[in-house]
Amino acid sequence: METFENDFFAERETLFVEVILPLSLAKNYTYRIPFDLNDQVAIGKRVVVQFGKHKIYAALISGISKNPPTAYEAKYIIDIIDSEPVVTPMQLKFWTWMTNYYMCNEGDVMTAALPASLKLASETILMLREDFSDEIVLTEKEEIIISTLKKQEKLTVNDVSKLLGQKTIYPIINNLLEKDLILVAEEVVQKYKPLLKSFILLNDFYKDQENLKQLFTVLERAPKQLDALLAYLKLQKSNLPIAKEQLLEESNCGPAALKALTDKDIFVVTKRPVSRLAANDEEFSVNFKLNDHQERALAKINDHFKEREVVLLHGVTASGKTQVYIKLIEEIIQNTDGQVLFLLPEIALTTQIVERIKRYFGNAIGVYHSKFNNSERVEIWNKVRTGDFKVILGARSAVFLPFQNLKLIVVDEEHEPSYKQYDPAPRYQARDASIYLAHLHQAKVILGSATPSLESYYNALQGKYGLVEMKERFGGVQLPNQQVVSISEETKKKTMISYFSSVLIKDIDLALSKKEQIVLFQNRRGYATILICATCGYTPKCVNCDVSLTYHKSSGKLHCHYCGYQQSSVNICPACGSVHVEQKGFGTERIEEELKLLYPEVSIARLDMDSTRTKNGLQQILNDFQEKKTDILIGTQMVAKGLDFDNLNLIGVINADTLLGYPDFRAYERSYQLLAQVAGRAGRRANQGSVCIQTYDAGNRIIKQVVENDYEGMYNDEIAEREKFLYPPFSRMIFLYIKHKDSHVLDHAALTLANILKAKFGKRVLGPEQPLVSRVRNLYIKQIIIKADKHTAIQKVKDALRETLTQFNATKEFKGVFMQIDVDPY
DNA sequence: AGCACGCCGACT
DNA sequence: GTCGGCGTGCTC
Repeated sequence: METFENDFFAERETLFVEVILPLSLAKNYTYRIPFDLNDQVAIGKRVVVQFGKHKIYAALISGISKNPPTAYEAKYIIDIIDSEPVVTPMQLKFWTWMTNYYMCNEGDVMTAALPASLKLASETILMLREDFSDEIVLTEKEEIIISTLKKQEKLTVNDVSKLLGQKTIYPIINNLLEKDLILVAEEVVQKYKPLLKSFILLNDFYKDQENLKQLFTVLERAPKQLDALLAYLKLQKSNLPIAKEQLLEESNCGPAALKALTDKDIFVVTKRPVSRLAANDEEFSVNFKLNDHQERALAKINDHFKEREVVLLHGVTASGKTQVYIKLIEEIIQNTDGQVLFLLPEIALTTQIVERIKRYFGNAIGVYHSKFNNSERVEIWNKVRTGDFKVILGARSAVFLPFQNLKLIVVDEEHEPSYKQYDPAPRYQARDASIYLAHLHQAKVILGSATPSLESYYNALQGKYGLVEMKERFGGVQLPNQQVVSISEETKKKTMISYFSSVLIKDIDLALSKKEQIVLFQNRRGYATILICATCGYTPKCVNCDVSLTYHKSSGKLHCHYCGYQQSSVNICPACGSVHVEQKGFGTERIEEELKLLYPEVSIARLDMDSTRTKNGLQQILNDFQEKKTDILIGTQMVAKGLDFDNLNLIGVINADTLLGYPDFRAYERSYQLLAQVAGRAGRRANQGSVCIQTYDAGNRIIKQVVENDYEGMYNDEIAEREKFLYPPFSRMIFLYIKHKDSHVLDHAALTLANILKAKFGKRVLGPEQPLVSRVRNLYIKQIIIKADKHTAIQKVKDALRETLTQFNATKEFKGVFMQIDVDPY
């Protein structure tokens, strides 16, 4: 009796759900559940909701409550999309943490976390009412809409806009709605469609041998169909489902014969979803042996894991870190049913390391990065959720996958800046986020690098992380012979030829004569060629951004690297009319050109953002190099990552100064990491490689430390600087960007805000300052920095900051001011 | 993020 | 007077 009563009430109880919308909104919204959907409600499922007047979205249930909201009447949800939650409670916890830590909105995190196909598209569809009356007088525009609807049944709001050639159409549509002529059908389109393949099955009737025999006689006069049947029977022996293409291939018949058989109900065609992910049949595991150093490192890591959650593996280039990772992963897979997340910088995912790891773990491995299309991503998402995938190789966004039983996270090249997302929000650091993620799952983290970030190394020395060092190079690979060439000296002696010192030229000649390959490194394409008037010093600038335009020879145009603005090049100075407009600076493109003049017979390629924009551009360039079609490869930072070529023995750094001179407190750390990494690419196998670093500042301590392979020296110098000036890891930083299209309004707003913040947080607030690029896409930008020492309770600062910003943005004067927060900007 | 509302200048 | 431009506020 009591049970009955409970059930009775449970059924009648009104439920309210809090949902996250895939929009950048400050708060979540509450909707009401119709009774008949009560028993389907669950956290982590998606619901269709109307938000605002016309838009509908797939929102995610983040909370269920029995209390109606007091301040407003909650709308009903339209429908529940999922039968099973697509997001796990653990993921929601992770989202909440990220929202708080990186000071963004939950909707931002949702947008970043879900593959696009799990976020639904909404198209408002207009249809003719069945009972509409012809007698009503219509305006011309209304008539157009109605007559079109008579012809094609459905129109979206967008279609109407195109049809009438105007944007403001809601009043017209509203009129038609009021006149009861049309109705609005909100149709949610599920974008993800599983890939369906046709499979052929013989009708059960012919399982009987007698019937089958008869069939043969029936088909005697249709040789093609008979052929198809024979092919089917042959394929059937493998006991695998038989795909349509397979059958067509096996037999000599065409689709017509198949169709005839299907029409006669002899064959049954079924459509089944198949995996879009390329099948990997090589399910073998290579049993390699670790060498003594690796064995010891592995034991030490496991030892540390007994007490600590995070271990930093500092292993010099070619020390064989990858094999150690593989053994660690193997242990997890064999001894538990847990999952492993292997994070790599985006660029490294297209290269050899993925192949290597795939080879060991076969089908249980998933690869997740931004170049995949949505359908593939949803598929990986689902296979992680069901636990089919045990190992995930992924770029930073892979931290959002719905892990079931995560046991280990490997962050390879943990110092890589590409683990940080800059734009849009959430501006998260995947390495740091993965440490929290591991904490949620009670999993372990291994951070690996040849040149750890100062933060991680500091944490390790402080005992927060375990530290394991591998100082021996694998298989006796020798360190490259590194030499530093002073550009200033060679300029004095007049031995520089264009950008190349006599030393570098000699090395290139030698390498070419030995048929060895060469990589030339020029750090940033941002230092590419700009135009400058030799008479008055005028330089063409972007009309939207505060940057000089760079000249691209391939297009013959001037480009802005920030907003993509292009204009034709100038021959005559617009400022003074002089014809002496010259090209200055040296980007990768310019170096390629100069080098071609010096070596007209040599094949030269370029690897940078411009040459790899197309989908397979990068892979193509790398393949050509691998196959020795290219002798010299010129590249930006990209060449430093993931390249591992046997025949590469000379690496030239065209100019190290642009790296060292970068105005950022991390410039030296970054320079060291980059140069060390570049150097590590030379001569990885039997040969000793050589590295030639050209610089104006040959005495620079970082250059010296790179050449001497002195990471500890670099660390000690840098950490002292950081401590002295209270930079991370001795402080936490929050960057605040303030943007407005009017520079005066911005100046005033930035100053006012800085003063408010200074009153609250004192000298922890710096600025407002002009950032490196002070105008992008027509918005002027100012920067305020909050630098909190270790004793400051950072969460309190964040809470207070959020409140201050909300208040500030609410004041009438500063309503149109945009603000962005970047926590731990790196 | 959209999208409506409302306020302004430029036209039939 | 209406059309369409853009600034501002709201969405459970």
